[in-house]
This record gives sequence, C-alpha cells and structure tokens, in this order.
Amino acid sequence: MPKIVDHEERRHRLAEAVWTLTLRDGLEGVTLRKVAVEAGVSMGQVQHYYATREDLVRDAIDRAVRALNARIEASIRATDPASAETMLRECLRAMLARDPESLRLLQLSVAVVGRAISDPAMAGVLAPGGGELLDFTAGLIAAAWQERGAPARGNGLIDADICWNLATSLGVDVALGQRSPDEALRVLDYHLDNLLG
Amino acid sequence: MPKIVDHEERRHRLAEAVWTLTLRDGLEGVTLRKVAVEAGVSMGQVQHYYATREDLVRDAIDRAVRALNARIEASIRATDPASAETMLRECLRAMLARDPESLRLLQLSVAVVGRAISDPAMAGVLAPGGGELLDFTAGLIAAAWQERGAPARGNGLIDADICWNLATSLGVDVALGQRSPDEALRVLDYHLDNLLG
DNA sequence: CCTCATGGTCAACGATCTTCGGCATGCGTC
DNA sequence: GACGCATGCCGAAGATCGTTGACCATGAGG
Repeated sequence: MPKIVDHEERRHRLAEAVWTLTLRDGLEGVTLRKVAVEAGVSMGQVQHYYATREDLVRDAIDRAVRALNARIEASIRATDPASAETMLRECLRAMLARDPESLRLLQLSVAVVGRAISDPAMAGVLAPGGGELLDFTAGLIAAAWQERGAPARGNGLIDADICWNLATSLGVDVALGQRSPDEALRVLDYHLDNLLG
Repeated sequence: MPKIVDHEERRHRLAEAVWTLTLRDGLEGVTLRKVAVEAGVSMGQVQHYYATREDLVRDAIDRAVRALNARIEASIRATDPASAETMLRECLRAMLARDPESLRLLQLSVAVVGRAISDPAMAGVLAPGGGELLDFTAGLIAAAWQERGAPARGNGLIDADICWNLATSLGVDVALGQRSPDEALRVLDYHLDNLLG
C-alpha cells in the first residue's frame, strides 16, 4: 500500500550513529538530537523507528554485540580445522580485537558491562554463549593434547572456562587501552603453552 | 567563624545514596533530586557539596573503588603472612566478593567499566594497581613454589598477570550474578593448584 | 550590636525525552 | 484516473532534568 522503505537499513544507520556517539561521548552522551544529526535525519524519524531512547540504545548495543560475535565466528570459520591447537588459539585470539573494526565493536560491548549490573536484560546479552561453548572448547583442548601426544589431565571444562575468562579479561584491557593487543596476545599464548605443554 | 559541619560525613552520606540508586536504577538513573530524597536532604544541599552531577557521580564511584580496595587490603593484612601460598590465594580470593558489602562495592566498581571507554579519567581508577602489584604477586608465586619444594619455571610476572586477570574476570561474573562465589572460587583454586603443583 | 564567611535554599532557564495530533506519500482498489 | 488509508514522518506541548545565580540563615569574631 504505502511507501516502502528498508527498515533494517534505517535502523542500521541509526545504530552506526549511536556507536560513533557512544565511543566519543559515552553511553550517557547519546542524545536523540545528536543521533539525528549524526545520521543525517530528522529527530522525528529517529523517534519513528524507536519508541524510546532506551530502545534505541538497547538495539544499537545489541547490534554491536551481535556484529562482534559474527566477526569472531567468521575468523574461526576461516581457520584451518585440521589442527585443534590452531583452532583453539584462533578462537581465543578473536577476543583480543586485533583490527580496528573489532576494537570498535569490543569497546561498545564493554560499554554495556556497567549497564548490566542494574539491567538483567543486558546481562543476558553478554552471557558467554553458555555451556555449549565451554563443551566445544574443552573438546578442542583434549584434541590438542592428543595432537601433541600428551595425556589428558585435570578438568577440561574448567580449563576451557579459565581460557575464556582470561581471553575476555585481556580483551577488556585492550578495549580500555590499558594493554596493547600484542602484549595481550603474548599473555594468552603463554597460558596456552603452559596448558598444552 | 560560622557554622561548622563535617564535610566528609556529608559527602559520604551522599555517596551512599548514589550507591543505592546506582544499584537500583543504573548510573544513568542517578538524579540530583533522587539523590536528595534518598539521602534525606534538600536538592540545594547536594548542589552545595558538588558543583555538578558529574562531580557527584565521579566522587561516589571513586569512594566505592577505594572502599573495595581498603576491604581487600584489610583481608590481606588479616591473613597469616607465614605461608606465601595462603597469602596468594587470599589476595586473589578477595576479588570474588564473598560477603554482601564486598559484592555491593564490586558491583559499583563494575558499573564504571562502561564509562571508562570514553572517559580516560575513569579508566585510571580501574587500573589494577600497576606494576608493583604484579611484582608482589610474582614474588608470592615464587615463594609458594619454594614452600612446596618445586623448582621455578616460566615467567613469574606473566603468571601473576594471568592470576589477576582470572580473578578480576571471575569477580565481574560474580558481580553480574552469572556465577556464584563458590563456583568462582573453585575455578580460581583449580588454576592455582595447576600453577603451584 | 554589627560584620561577614560559611552552610544552605529556591526559582528560573535551557536542554532533554516523551506524548500526541497532524501532514504527506503512494500502493491497492474501484 | 480517482479515491481510501495505512505507512512514514514531522512538530509543538508537557514533564523532568541539570545548571545557574541570587538569596536567606546562622553564629563566631570585632
């Protein structure tokens, strides 16, 4: 019937504007007017696509987290699946934001952490994939041991848990600029050398 | 000359109000008027003690981080200094918020993480004590090895780095309610068993 | 009693988010 | 081709917020 526009494209453009403003002024500095200017549209249009400012920010953050996950999964799929150890290292390295776009998305993901303490819905977005990811990682660790001819030891699930905690913690450091990606990578590789050796 | 009041006590009371509101409504939900009501004072009085809302929130967060550090240091001082391993475990356990007051302060500290991505001043508050802490921890690890009669191996500074990254990451999980303190403690102890054994 | 620095209050202003009623556009239908 | 109306979009009013600046109250010193 009436005009037909690409809602997805509109929302993506608005989310991009929110991203830019968030990295520059912080989450609290994101204003409907500033978003409208940044996206080159009227403030009314912003309100047309999001009922409330909260919805706008929430969706923008949600898109950032999903985009980061997509990037991580893509880099994993691009890795040689023949070597479990290579796959394991690549999975964890993906959290270290070694290119500008990943850094941007990682910083945005970190921006939600604060919000999550008083907003359970946001805490859910950050949940680390749940138990399947730990199972998968534990499997990689066991396979890497086998490749190296080392016997299995300890509790693989906890080892996987520790790996992801370390990787995400290093990722946060990188996102906050308190550590260079190279340094984070050295720490991560050191831990994996100990774990697999 | 004129009336004399305890500024420190006033500011502490206001900071407590900010803490309560932050945990309930999030950092963005902290309003001068709500703070005034929560603290049982007039809004004018709040403004009298803090030039701007930003100053108020910043000081309240700063107090929370300092209070948490003080608690951690206190629990460390209360530990038997004869055993390096006990000392090491206690230092790292202190990040897991195993009592309600620590949990509250830890949650408040986590709340700033998001803010830190666009506010370098806040990032400084979160800096993990700097290099001295790593040196100290590396010393504890070396001493613990000696106690166990195990030879030193690897890079003590990186081992210490990994320990703190793991402990803080587990602490964040606990603060967000995604993991129980007991479970976090098991993961931490598992890692220390591997490291020291 | 007067002075005035300190502690505290209040009203007005601009910016902001939200609500709601209205305008425009163009597909479907006759 | 003309009409209907759902969709897309806009703008002004209302409510809330932070900030500003002038104002009042108190009580130790002269």
